[in-house]
Amino acid sequence: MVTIADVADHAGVSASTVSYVLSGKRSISEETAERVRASIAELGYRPNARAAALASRRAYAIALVAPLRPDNNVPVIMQFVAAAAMAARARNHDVLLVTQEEGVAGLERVSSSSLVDAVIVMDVEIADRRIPMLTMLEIPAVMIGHPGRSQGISTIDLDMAAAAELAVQHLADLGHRSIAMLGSPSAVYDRKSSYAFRFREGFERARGEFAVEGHWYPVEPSYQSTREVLQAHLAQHPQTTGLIVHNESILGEVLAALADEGLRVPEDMSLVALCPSDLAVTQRVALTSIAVPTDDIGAAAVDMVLGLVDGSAHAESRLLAPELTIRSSTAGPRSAAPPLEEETGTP
Amino acid sequence: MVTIADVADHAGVSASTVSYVLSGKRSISEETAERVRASIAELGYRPNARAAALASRRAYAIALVAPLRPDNNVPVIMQFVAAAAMAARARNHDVLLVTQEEGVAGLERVSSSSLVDAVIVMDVEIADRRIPMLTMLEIPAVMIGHPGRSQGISTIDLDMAAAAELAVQHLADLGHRSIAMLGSPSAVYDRKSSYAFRFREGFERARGEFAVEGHWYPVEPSYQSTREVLQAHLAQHPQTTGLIVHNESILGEVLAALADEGLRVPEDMSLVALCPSDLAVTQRVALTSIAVPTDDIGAAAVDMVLGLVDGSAHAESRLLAPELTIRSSTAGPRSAAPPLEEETGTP
DNA sequence: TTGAAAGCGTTACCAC
DNA sequence: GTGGTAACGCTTTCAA
Repeated sequence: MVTIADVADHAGVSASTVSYVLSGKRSISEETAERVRASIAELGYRPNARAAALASRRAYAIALVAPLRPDNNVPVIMQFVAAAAMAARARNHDVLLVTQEEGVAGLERVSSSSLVDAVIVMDVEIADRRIPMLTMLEIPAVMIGHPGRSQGISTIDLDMAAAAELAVQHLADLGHRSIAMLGSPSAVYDRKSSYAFRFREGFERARGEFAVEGHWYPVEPSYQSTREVLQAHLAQHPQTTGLIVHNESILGEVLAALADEGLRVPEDMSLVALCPSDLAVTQRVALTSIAVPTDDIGAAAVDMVLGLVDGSAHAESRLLAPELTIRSSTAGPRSAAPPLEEETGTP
Repeated sequence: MVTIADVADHAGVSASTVSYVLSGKRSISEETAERVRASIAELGYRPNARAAALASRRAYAIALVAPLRPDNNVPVIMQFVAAAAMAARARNHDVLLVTQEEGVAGLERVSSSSLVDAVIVMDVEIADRRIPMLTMLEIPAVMIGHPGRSQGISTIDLDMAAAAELAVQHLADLGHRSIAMLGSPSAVYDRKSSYAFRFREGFERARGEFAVEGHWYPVEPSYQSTREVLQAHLAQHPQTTGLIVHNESILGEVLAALADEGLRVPEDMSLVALCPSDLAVTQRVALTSIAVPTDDIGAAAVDMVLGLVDGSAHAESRLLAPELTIRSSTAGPRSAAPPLEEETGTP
């Protein structure tokens, strides 16, 4: 292994000079700098990151705590991970992957062993047990999600409550008066995952606000569960003409189940999905959807946490405003009253 | 930050003694050990992993190079990542996530900067440009996949060619004489991704071996692409009664498209999938499938690479034998000739 | 069974 | 503008 001392010898300078040429933290005469660079190239010198981390007290790495369990929405999680990883690399940081299963212990471990400079925690719960731990950590943290009490920890997420309201509003504006929401698997609600919880809350609030009938159901990621839920609901509420789906893994199943019930989209049933845009456009019917901006959120999480690391930013909670894109899965109900005019206030 | 020196002072021993209590690399009297452990607990000491790595020349971390691009089969990738991460943690190693986009440069970087002790590379191509780099690395590597020439680098994967043959054999044994294979998106074949390439090779070989008519098609991950491919094939080859699907993201779409064509599974069309088992059982019809044992492969990759690190193992190529599980998506064709007897030889 | 001390390869402070 | 040299916090050899 070539060390900085080897380079220094070869270039006829001191180790510190080599270090400064590399870091640019002080001015070096162009002549020496050139000589040093030549030696680095000739010897094939690569700085040892561990030594640099030790000396500089900076690991140039962040931990990403990601839920890899199957009940989660895997593609979405993956998009977050990819976005965060690329954003981190763009800012010269590496990403240490910590599985959710490690829980509080994992956070404690990577932080207190100085392996990383900061942590990003995904899939936070409303009363996440990791939050107290995060506040005690000696390194900054950002949560992707929106817990009940963030206790001074930065958070970023799509405004799920607003997203649900927007979905309901869109359907209500089209004239739908009975709406069903197909949600995440029940385990997700049981553990009070913030994204699911907030969306459901928004849905419940919105049905009052927009004076529509609304029911919600957890759905497991299988065709069978999807169809059962749908059939059971329609048996009781045949008047339902609007569907909101907040579960990326069953989008295709919902469309298939509707077809099997003899219901056309959007003629018999309108459907709004909350999902990354690419999933919305690859279904058999292009779905009217509210985008989950995974790339923006992942990149912003990295920006926020590195801002905290270098002291250029303070803790904050960011909620991204939802945006609805109308595609081919929503229309007025067949016996539609003409769509309401742009009434945005409450009755 | 509490250091080993603080603990040593507090316990009235030397730093080396503390180190040895922790590592167990030499015997310590139970009395001192107990005193040291008490001090560690009292002071809340956590060893600094960077310093340990520097001194021991061992990072206790592995790099995982994962393709996070959307055209890949995201859930499957994620399962590999999860399995590898958990296996690594079980063996006290951390996982550094390197995106495929970093390519050769990423490999070079993590290895030569001594950030990790080993690398695992996923989604290798038949003539992967990273292989020469891997051979030059000063740290061990394992590839998940099976390139054309592994050049001394360890590899592990499901035996994709055998899997394809097994799928064809199963259908042929049931009496099907015309089979179509729906594969990965064309970009995957274009870049000669080894898993897709090998499976297709096996398919092509098997149709000769089992004397069946067989066609294959790349399929993009959308309902539309799936249905188009299916319709186009059936228009030309209405006699087809067997389908092999090697593309996890379109399993649901295939079943939906078949239904839309008025074809029942398995009465009109038998279907064998190559996918993780959990995906096979959550479809509207439980799919006869050959499992992609993501957990086994991920864990084995970690074992292999750590074996190389500690010198307890040598480079090797491992191919896992495929296993077929019969579920509800395969049966004999309606106008079935009685299934062929166990003829395994070539004509 | 234990301690002292020499690294590990950088960074960054203190001189010049 | 450049060099010397303490750290950084740990592991491991050498001595006792």
